[in-house]
Amino acid sequence: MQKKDISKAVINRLPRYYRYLGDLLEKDVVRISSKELSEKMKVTASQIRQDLNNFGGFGQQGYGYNVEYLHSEIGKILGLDKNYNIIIIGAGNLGQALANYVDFERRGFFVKGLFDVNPRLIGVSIRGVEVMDIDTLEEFISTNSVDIAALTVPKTKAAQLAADLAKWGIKGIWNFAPTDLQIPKEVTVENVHLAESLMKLSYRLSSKDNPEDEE
Amino acid sequence: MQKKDISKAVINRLPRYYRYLGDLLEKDVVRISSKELSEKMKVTASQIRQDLNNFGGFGQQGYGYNVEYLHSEIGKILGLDKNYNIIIIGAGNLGQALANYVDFERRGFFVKGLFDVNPRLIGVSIRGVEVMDIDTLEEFISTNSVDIAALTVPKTKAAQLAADLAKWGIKGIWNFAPTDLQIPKEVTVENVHLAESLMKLSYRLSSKDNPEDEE
DNA sequence: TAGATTGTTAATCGATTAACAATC
DNA sequence: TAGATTGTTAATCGATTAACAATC
Repeated sequence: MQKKDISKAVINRLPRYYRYLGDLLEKDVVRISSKELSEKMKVTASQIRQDLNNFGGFGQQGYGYNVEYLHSEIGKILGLDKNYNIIIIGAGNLGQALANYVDFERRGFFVKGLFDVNPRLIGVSIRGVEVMDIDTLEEFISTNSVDIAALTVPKTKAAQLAADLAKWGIKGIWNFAPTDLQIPKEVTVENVHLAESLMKLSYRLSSKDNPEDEE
Repeated sequence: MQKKDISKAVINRLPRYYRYLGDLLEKDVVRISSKELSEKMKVTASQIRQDLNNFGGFGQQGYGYNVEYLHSEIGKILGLDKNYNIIIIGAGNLGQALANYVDFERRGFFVKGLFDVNPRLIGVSIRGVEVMDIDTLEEFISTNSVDIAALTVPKTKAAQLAADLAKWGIKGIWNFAPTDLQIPKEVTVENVHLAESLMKLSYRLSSKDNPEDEE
């Protein structure tokens, strides 16, 4: 769709724009200028305009941006106009938390299957989806259309599973295991490394303790 | 400790260095050069050396870096040589997942309390910690030393809770609610926005569908 | 000593911000 | 029309990479 070479920094900001515009939409705000939005979001107006103009001119001189239109356009850029079938591999607390997160469905992400090795979990139903034996995973993938696999399994299991998923044709992996998956580049991996996030927090907490760091 | 003005990009990379060095340590690797490490991590050796030299010279010419020493030094930079008391506010699946994640404890993060509004959850014990009524939160904080509050509550509750936590003296918030908390700058907020992570994945999946994007 | 590899400076590259003409 | 605000180019700033002298 877009030309090419959108920088990673820009893509990282898009979901945040989308969220702010969604909030404005809920408050029935009709239009917003880059300046107003920049004040809310604590970024520069210049950055907002530059970011958006990577994808096209969504605004109008002298007016600003129509909130509903811009929200919908960014949604399209993010691929939220499509539906995605998700399976969750690892039905522990984290997997269940993802399965229960209703908002994902609102964005077009549908949980179609949950898998685990634990016999205690197999057969349990979460929001209408039954946890299946992980041994049935290959067959499930071959007979269902699965776009994304969320990996919420221990680190020790992640690498092999990711390799299998790639082999079985999964195109997107949402990886929660604390490891970098080495898989073919046609598979897109998005990592959520909770431990690293917590370490960043502790870094900032402990460097703040230091009085001379203030500015 | 360090001079000042470490860029955010550098800090974001530190936990990943720490993880790779921990893996090497487990494999009993004694020394590693920036070149070898750069190949494993798929970054440039230059970047590794630049990053580390923000904090001091940890290596030795002609030898490289001692894995154990560098691991421990990065741990100190990240504040992992200290212990942190954590409370988790919101004892749903996500809160429970965090409480159950044993690895955090290994890094010095100890879950001291779980809080919820749901009477069904109050009294339940998770890894030896009982879920308490959120009404007792203020008192708990005033009588216990709490460093970090993990916020795993719905978006609608997050803003007020964060304001209260700030008022009650909490210095670090690990925020899982899909919103940007507006709180005094002496409180450090680290966000985990799962919905935004998933949107980045769908962006990459849907832009990959486009053949002309290949290079 | 010779070889290897760091620490660090300089060069390049990319991302952010500023400025302003275009235009609604 | 006059005022406002975009889209876009140019200037600045910061981060990454390259290069190499220092040194183990």
